[in-house]
Amino acid sequence: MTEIEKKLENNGIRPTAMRILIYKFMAQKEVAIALTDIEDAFVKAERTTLYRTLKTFEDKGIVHHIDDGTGISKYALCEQGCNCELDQDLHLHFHCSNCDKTVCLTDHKIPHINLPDGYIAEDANLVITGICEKCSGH
Amino acid sequence: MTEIEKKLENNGIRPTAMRILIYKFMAQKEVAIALTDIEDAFVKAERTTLYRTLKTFEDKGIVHHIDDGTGISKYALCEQGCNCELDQDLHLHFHCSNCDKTVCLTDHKIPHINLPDGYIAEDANLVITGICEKCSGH
DNA sequence: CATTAAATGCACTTCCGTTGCATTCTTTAT
DNA sequence: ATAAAGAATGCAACGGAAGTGCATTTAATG
Ligand SMILES: [Mn+2]
Ligand SMILES: [Mn+2]
Ligand SMILES: [Zn+2]
Ligand SMILES: [Zn+2]
Repeated sequence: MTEIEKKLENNGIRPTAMRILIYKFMAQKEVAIALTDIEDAFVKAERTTLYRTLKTFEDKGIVHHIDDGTGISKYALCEQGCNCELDQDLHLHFHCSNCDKTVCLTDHKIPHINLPDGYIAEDANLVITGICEKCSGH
Repeated sequence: MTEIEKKLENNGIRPTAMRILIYKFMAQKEVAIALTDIEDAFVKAERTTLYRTLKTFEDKGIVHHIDDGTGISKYALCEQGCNCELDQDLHLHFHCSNCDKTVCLTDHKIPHINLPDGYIAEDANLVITGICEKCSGH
């Protein structure tokens, strides 16, 4: 049993062939993944299966959903120790307006905000748009 | 000529009856407005007209677009001195998970974030989700 | 009044996410 | 090993919301 299979089973996910492939695919990418990205990479697979795989990964807590403001849902593997299910891993996300890629900046947590009286914060989403390191010529 | 008509003309918007009504509607609301909200309020009007009115308002800089993460675009009148066209009025937005309303917190600017080397910020969107003052019992 | 431009109304499209249900595969119990 | 149960997959269709094309109406101008 491989590392990935263990990882999946440990999180209550049956390690089917498709799921292992998708996990590998996401692990090798350093950017957030859209459903269409996986579709393009696995042309033989059904859109729905891929969709539900992402959903399962998310439900089981090994992937987090990213809303980068493009209107297209992105997903990324959770880092070790990520508590995103508890809305406690509030790192920010960066979306490049040039290459259209979105990345997790896991080291950059969303700063605490003092809200007006009566407002209770439960979750936060911060997306910075601009030019990524690759597009800016680093 | 009313205040509103002046406001519209000053921003290069022909003050038609519909536009004046929509402007009034938005001005009297203290929350961000979705297209469907206006649709419901003006059942006799065409969706497209309302849609394009919002777009015109936005293009001319008297309204700013809000992406609160619900997947439904919201709009709010710009405050005096709002430079949102220049991405320089980066106040945050609050979305209530109870009443589903979104408000501008115009006094709460998005804090400056130090990005990793090579990243260039151009815009930012910060949405806090939680319970609003009305729903929390203030 | 005639001419021109802008705003509106209606129909239709696109995009993405989502669901229902039949089928296939995998696990578990007999 | 076989049968039964449960989960995953494949296929088809739906849904909401944003957006577009074009004909028609309304307003502005001379
Ligand atoms: Mn992330
Ligand atoms: Mn606002
Ligand atoms: Zn880039
Ligand atoms: Zn509320």
